[in-house]
Amino acid sequence: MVYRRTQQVVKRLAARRQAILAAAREAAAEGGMAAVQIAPVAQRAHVAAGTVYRYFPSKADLIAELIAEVTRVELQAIRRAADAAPGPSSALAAAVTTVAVHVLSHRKLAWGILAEPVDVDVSASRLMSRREIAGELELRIAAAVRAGHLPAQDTALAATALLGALHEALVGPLATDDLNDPARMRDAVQTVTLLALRAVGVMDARARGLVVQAVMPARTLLGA
Amino acid sequence: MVYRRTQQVVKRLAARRQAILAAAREAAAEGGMAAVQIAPVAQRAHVAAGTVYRYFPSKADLIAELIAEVTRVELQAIRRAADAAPGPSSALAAAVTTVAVHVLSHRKLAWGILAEPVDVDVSASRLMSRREIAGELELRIAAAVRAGHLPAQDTALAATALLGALHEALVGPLATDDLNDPARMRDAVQTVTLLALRAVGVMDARARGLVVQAVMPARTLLGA
DNA sequence: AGCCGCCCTGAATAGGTGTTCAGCTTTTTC
DNA sequence: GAAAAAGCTGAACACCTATTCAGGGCGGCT
Repeated sequence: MVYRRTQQVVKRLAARRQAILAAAREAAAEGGMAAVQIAPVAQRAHVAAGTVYRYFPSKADLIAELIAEVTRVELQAIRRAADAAPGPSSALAAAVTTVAVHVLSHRKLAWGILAEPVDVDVSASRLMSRREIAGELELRIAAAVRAGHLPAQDTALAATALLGALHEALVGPLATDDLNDPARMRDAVQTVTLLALRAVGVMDARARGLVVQAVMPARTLLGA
Repeated sequence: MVYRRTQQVVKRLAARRQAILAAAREAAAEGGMAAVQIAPVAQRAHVAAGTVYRYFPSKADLIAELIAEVTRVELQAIRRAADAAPGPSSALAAAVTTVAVHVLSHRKLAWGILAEPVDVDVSASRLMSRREIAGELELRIAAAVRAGHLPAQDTALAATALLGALHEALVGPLATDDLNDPARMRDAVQTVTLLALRAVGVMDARARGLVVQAVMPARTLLGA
């Protein structure tokens, strides 16, 4: 009498949920958040529109989860890169470069998640995403300050400003097509990283050295 | 037989057009672009919804003109501040500070014009606005480079990054209420200006001096 | 096999906002 | 003062999407 989900069904449900999320991510990557509409996403995930609502209470929840997922991956990447660096300054450079490279690699998606216009419902998720990533940058700035590599400063504001500089320079309305060229991408990443490091107080010469070091691990990602 | 607009009517039409634009600006300043809806704007301007369409072909056109107007004012302010500065570095500092102060003073409006989500129709206007303001910053950066005050660099990218840093730090989701306090506002403007100057290669010590100089003229605006 | 209930479907619903237009008011001209 | 044209009104329309729900079908239980 009692209906119980068999293991097989549980698996299928989970897979379907993932499919919907993936479809949403793809849509966002192709056309920005505006393209994340229930009907198209459902079609892409091979389910009916109504089915989406069996997995997510509302579109806002779907997007919130999408943002959270992308943010989680991003944070992991930043931490991995920074933790592998030999010192605080290198860690900061690595963190900045990581953000820059990721953002460049998934321009539209990043734009949608970080800046594109949306309903107020999702702004909270987006806010948290920004806060988390900025927070991660702040950690590295603070560590460098503690180590005496940087002058004392408002680390929170600095981290936010850095994030803004990265986004605007790499995904904002600027981002003309020439940023699709791997060589230009690397140039842009280097330039922006250099700006960021100098902004928080790294001396020009030292910053240039750090940039070269930081960009090396990202070489493959940048197709060089 | 031929109906001709009398001077009085011409005046009234112009006034009404301005009233509609002003209403749109107020709405944007209060609730962001999302609040710029035809019906509310019309009501605020004391006209009927349909009347708006006698002055602007569409909502997108109305917003485009709003953006253009605000941008024009902003550009003037930047130029005035920069041209009054004694040298290229000071001019750059003045330009950055001006943007920072303006953006802080009209947070919501700036957000709406520069970053808030909107339909694609207005994105072109917004793009141009950003380009123009970034271009103005770029001029000052390039001048400082030519004068030998800054290292050679990709001035366009630098200007864009600076603009992004300013926006994100001052109007972005960060902007908690504490930025409404005049003292904090001044601190934030100084901090961000300092970051910006260092980013493009001004040495820390010199940058601090420039910041103090640049913030002085803005004292009144910041209520100190 | 056969019943029961969950899951899925997709067309219909609902709500919100830009845009239109037939009728009314104001202004101009003679 | 009256006709004609322009301007204004605001309710109706149009469109776009998120969300719902009655009904079909498949999966799990005995």
